Amino acid sequence: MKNSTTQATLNMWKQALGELVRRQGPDLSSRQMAILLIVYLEEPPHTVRGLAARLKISKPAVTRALDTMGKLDLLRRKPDEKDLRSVNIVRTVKGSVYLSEIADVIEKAAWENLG
Amino acid sequence: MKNSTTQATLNMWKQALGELVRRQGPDLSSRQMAILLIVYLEEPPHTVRGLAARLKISKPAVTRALDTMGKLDLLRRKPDEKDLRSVNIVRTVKGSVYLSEIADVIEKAAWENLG
DNA sequence: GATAAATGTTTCGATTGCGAAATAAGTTTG
DNA sequence: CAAACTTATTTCGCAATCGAAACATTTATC
Repeated sequence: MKNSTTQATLNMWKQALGELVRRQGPDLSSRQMAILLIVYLEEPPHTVRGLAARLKISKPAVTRALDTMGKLDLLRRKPDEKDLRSVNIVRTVKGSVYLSEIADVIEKAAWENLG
Repeated sequence: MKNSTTQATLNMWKQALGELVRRQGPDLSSRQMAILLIVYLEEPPHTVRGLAARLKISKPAVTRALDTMGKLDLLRRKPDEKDLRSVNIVRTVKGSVYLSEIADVIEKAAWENLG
């Protein structure tokens, strides 16, 4: 088929994704998850406009993702005090815990497949 | 924050997911992607019932995912000749190509983060 | 200080997805 | 062969999401 690295890579992804689906935790889309990861792994500040540009998606799409993940308390909107038009997206405890769990799942899959 | 392996793992996931979102290819959900990967990486035959059990999701959810990915020609239904109640899910050329591309993206992200 | 630009949200109409229950079609059991 | 079971799909009502355009608010420009 393909080379063995490719095979192992896809197996890793399959295993991690499969486990995440089976867990039936909050069912985030790829977009939502990508936003969440950027907010938690990259330097603040994070704005709607910035995230939209970063992922090449529309601003309303970001707004909706923030609504959904905000309800789940995975992140939070914090009005920017310098520029009242702008909103900063910040982390929450619950979001940190959630990402730690995700990391465990992926890490295990990576370990088993990529050695 | 957390240990550096966890950090690297999440960075890898972030990078891969970010790239997949930016590509604006077919926007598959986690469920759909998980199904696709199982079909391509595990031994046939694959049935609706089997996939549902494997991922702990409902059969209608699998049917819908197959509808969507079938329209995209990422996989195909093939009636089982031994048991006419059953349907086998089989691979397509387009699906193989698509997964190869996905693998490239993930592989690159893994290489850059997990060394 | 009026006008233009920037930021984020809301509205619009449409599509897609969900679980649960009902259904259609085929097979097994007694 | 009839009843029970199995497999997959369809239906139902509902919730989430989409892009595009319109909107409200705030800031920058002239």
